Amino acid sequence: MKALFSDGTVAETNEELKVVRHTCSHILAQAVKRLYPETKLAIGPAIDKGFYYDFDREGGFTPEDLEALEAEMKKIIKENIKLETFTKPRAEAIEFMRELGEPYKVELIEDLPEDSVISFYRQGDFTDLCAGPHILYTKGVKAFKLTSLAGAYWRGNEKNKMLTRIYGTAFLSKDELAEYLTMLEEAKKRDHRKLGRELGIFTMMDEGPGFPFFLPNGMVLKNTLIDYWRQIHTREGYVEISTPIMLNRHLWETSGHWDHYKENMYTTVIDDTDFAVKPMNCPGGMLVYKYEPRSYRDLPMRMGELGLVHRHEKSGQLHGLMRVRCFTQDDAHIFMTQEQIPSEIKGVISIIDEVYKLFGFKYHVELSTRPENSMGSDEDWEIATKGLKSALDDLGLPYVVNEGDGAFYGPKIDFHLEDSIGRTWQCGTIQLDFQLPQRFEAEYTGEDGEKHRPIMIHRVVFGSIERFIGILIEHFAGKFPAWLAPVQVKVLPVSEKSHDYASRVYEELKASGLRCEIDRRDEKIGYKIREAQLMKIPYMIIVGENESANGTISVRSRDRGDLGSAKTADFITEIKEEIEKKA
RNA sequence: GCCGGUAUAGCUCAGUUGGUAGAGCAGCUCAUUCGUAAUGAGCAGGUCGCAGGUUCGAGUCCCGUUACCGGCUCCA
Repeated sequence: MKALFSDGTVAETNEELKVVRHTCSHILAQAVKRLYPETKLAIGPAIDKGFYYDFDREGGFTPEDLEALEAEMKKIIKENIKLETFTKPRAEAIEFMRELGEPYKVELIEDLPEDSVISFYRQGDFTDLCAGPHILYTKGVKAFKLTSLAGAYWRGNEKNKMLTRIYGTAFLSKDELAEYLTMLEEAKKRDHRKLGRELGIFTMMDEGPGFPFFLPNGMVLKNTLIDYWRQIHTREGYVEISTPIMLNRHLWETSGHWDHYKENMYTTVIDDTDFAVKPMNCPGGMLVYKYEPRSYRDLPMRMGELGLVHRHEKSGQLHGLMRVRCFTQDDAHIFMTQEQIPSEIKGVISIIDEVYKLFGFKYHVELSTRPENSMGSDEDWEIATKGLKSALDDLGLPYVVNEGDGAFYGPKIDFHLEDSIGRTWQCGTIQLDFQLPQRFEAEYTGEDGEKHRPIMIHRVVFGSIERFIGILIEHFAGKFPAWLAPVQVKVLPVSEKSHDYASRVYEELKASGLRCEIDRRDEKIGYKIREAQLMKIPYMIIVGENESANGTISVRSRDRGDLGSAKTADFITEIKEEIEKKA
């Protein structure tokens, strides 16, 4: 799998590593067949960070089985078995796998063309359907580890049987494997669910699965992001609206959500009428557009909305702030003429790029095309898809195409951010929509005095403020830059003797608009510093009798340690500059 | 939703083959008035996720259920 990034880099795929991992998956399958011969084999490819193999075995496997399998795999590697390839015509290959009692392999071969020649790999007592390539001897696998167990549907389809997937990884040397395992441990430490609780940002309660509670520090973060969002959107000519959280069934029937999205919507009845809690903001935005007659002079009309949407996501897929059941989209709908499509799309891409760069994120772009369950004419889909493509091409932005992955009302460009463990999260999206304006019969009066239908863009930059905060927590490991930090400065008096002076400093900092706290507890200074440090507060102001006597403060930076003494006013000027620059 | 796992104090975790719950940190009180990542002592804190069952007796065993964790599928 290749990932193209915004900065033009391509995630390198190390071919040698891939081959070793693939061979390692065969060694795993061989070990499974030796220890648990009744197991049926599915597939076992090399993946981004390792490999997996799917098995069908009554009762699956346990973590203890993994240990036994690792031991058996080591044995196989030590035996240094030669891997040999051979081929068979399709019919014979099917018969061969049938004799070996591998129904999944038979199914795989049956899907190949009639005249194909099927290749196999044999290593001692084990043979697998495989296109290769592989390393020559099992001893070539120098360092591997089985990492986890998981369920996985046969061929990735939830209608099929759930198999047991064993994940593992392999590297070219023991050192590289150890380095990778350490990296996983480090990633765990910055898990946003752990840091979210420790830093008082958010929490989840049993009473509302998937509905996050924002704590005081989290609200500061959220509001700061929103302030920034408003600032750049105002600059870019957006207006802001807010539409109701619940609207009646008629609206959702008009928009198509009642037919296409019902299983994800929360519904209720008010005065005998069906209502749905909005899963998207667009129908509400549409109503605002239609509220008064529009002229071509009003277009493009960029209408933003920080909309709280609710979606009934399946329980098993909730994940901290990354996947929730209610979230705030930094939405905007742009109404425009067909001629304005390219420039508007470019405008949105440029905002997204600006925002992601500010946080130092790497991202890659995907273009998703028409899905099966879609609305609208072939022609509209073609124009819309072409519009998105040409904008990306004009900007020279690299992208991959996901055929059939678009929204039911139009194609989309997705922006995927990479997190600390290398997972990617869909954040920004730009979706072009001809359907909604038609369904709602939206119009504008053209220069010619005739009624015309506007085209609509749906777009988000953060995607979901909640998810974006989750990603930020992991990205910064909780060490937010000063402009985002919930508490920017903490004043730490050395002892009670300096409380008065410390309080004056604290008041001065507060009056200057900084987010600050003071720690007046009867604890040693080392203890207070340790705690402020653990809360990842960017600046600590230490004041004792020396400072009190000289009218100064001692500044300690979270990242750079003791910075020595300064005048309060000078410190304020400096930190404000840092905040202003969003450094 | 599906497969597998977990659930003990605010947090991190002990709890032997079933015999009525324990530590560290946090909290509170007192002492201490301290100089750049943990001062000391004392106190308090739990119907062991919830609901059934087995048993003389269940945190421990069984069934159900809820939430969470790792994945699958789906997605902002």
